[in-house]
Amino acid sequence: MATIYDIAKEARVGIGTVSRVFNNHPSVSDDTKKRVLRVANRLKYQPHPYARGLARKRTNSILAFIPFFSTFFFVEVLRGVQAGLHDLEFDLILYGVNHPDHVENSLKRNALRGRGDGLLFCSMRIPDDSEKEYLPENVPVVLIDTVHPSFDSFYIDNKQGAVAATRHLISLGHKNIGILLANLESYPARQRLEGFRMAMKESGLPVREEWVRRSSSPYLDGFNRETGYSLMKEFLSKKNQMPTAIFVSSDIQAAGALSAIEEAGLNCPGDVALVGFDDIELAGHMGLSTMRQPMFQMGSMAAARLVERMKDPLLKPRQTLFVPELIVRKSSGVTSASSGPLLNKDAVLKT
Amino acid sequence: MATIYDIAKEARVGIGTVSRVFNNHPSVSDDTKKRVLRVANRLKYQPHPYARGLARKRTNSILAFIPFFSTFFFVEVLRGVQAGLHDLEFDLILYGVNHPDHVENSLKRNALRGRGDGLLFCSMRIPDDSEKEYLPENVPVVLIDTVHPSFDSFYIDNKQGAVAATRHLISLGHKNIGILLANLESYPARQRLEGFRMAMKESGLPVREEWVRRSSSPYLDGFNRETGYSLMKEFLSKKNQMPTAIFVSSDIQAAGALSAIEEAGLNCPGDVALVGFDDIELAGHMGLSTMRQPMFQMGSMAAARLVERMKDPLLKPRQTLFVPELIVRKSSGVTSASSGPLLNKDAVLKT
DNA sequence: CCAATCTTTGGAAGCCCTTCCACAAGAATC
DNA sequence: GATTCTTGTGGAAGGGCTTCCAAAGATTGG
Repeated sequence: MATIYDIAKEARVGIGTVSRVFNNHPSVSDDTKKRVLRVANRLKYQPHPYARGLARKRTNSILAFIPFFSTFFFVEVLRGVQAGLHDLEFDLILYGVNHPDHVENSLKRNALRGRGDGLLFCSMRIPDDSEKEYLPENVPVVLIDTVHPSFDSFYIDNKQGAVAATRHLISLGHKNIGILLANLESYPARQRLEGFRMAMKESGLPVREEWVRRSSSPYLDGFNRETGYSLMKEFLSKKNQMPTAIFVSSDIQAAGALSAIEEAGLNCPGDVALVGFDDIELAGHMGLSTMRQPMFQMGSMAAARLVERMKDPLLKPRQTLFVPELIVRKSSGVTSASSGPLLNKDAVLKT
Repeated sequence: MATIYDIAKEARVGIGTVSRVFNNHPSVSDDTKKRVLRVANRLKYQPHPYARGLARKRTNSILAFIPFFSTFFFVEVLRGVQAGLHDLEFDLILYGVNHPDHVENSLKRNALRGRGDGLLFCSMRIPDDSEKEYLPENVPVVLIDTVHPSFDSFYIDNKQGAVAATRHLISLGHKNIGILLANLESYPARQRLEGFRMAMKESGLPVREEWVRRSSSPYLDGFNRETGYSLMKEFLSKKNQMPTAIFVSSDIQAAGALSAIEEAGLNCPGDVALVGFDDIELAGHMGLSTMRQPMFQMGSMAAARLVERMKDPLLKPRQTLFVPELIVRKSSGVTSASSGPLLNKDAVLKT
């Protein structure tokens, strides 16, 4: 592998000049530049990123911490991040965190020392206090799908989303509405429940507590197909005490719920209407009405913001709240609903 | 940020000793070790990865090139990769390549010089000749979902998969069988067509060329929902000239095809039976019979192999061929089929 | 008690860059 | 023709580590 010295010798210039050529420094004559580039090309020279990083005190890479067990949501976010970084020549280093709460471990091990110029955390709680403990100093941090007052955050208004979903069901004439939840340990799950209650209250509808069914599954905080299936079975087991509509706290759970409904020989939306949350790919295929989260957009905006902040570290942290968009499909019982667009559109942005 | 010199001074030892402590070098007395660690802890010292990399001439990271437009397949592969790398303290640097053929660009820019200790290419054609041109020397390469004789490859036997899918339809008594293909530019697509022909031939069934429908969509090489939808429409347009069963070259296309069938007021498998390919998450929900690809396993095995190869660069490249597994669900018309397991099982491994 | 060996240690050299200072050579100014 | 600017250029220093060599102490054996 050729080094800068090889190039310098071969092109009969100093190492400084070679370096200047590769950094587009203005004060190199065209002649020299050409000569250096020719030699460099011939010897297939590329500056060594680590040596560069060491000398420049920057790494040119950004670190993304992402719960790695998961599917559509994070791919979309990642795609967004990648897009936001597009041609900026940043490397994207991926840390798959197996549990949202394992951040600290990962951080401790990895991020403390000049490994990245910027940090991106996706869907993981940042403990209020440990913030200073483990985060490297002077490295900008941007949060996706969580909030923390000290950092730029791009997140979803789960409460308003739930309100909108519930209102949608109410507007279709339903009065007996239940909610199928995930594990209440999960913050989004709690928010969605709260939104549900709010919407019911504002319409003067009672919330029957036996129709508030939550999971205790630790797997994905209950946001998985199985909980949808089994909680739906619980609903179905009291046939004459069933709500006519259910707000399901995630699409993947709704998928499970639909299986249960079908198995019971019932029909959605005829016997029970459903609205989900997320708008994963599956939702379109299932004809599931749902609240769309702007995953790609969150990713790309977060990346863009991170870059911005890397340029100007003094920017005040800013919280950006996305309001999910209602996507109406078959499952909520609207008659001539389309199956929804195939591509994500932008979501509504609120501040 | 504390450096090794700070620690050395504070602990009243030489920098060499500090370095030895952090590299678990045996010849450090327990006393010294403890002292150094205490100081390091207090000062929150972490060795600088780039300085390390520079000195050791290794980067401790592996580079993964992955088509980034996509969904289930690659998430699973990535999960596998991550799992295969598990606690080996390697960084995973992700290069989202927008088109499988853009590898060279990415490579040229990124990988040439000591950026990674190992390379992972997913689903992208490695041009036979450029192999030496752009790949860094002495850096091990492992291929996922492609083959190249010079590199370790983990890939799928598309032809046998197609044979199995077709045989399945034949075994159910179908004689009029069609195939709904992707873009024939794609190597997997061609292989699947070949397998289809093979299976038909071995059973003495004719292949009617008007029942070999292929896409010309450039988007994802035709492996997308729209092509499934529109090609299925073509089939449906000649109602009395329809095959009774169709092998669809990917699940996502099958999803489109199912919509078309439903729209036409027909029923699958009653009017036309379908078998897909991939076993994406959706397939289970749609009740689609399909050929399962061991995505997670390919990822993890590839990562493991890469690590192995990094330890011993002299290993001979080895090609590992996976034979997809037939998953029988409703869409092929078997009566009492389950909706398939919720979790991926291992696939059959051949050599 | 001395030579031989082993254990532990310090620190220079080297990894490959960027950046800054110094300086040469020509151009512009008076 | 002497002075000041400009434009290009060389290369030392520095970034933070690993590794190797030399050496100091400790231990062993005869």
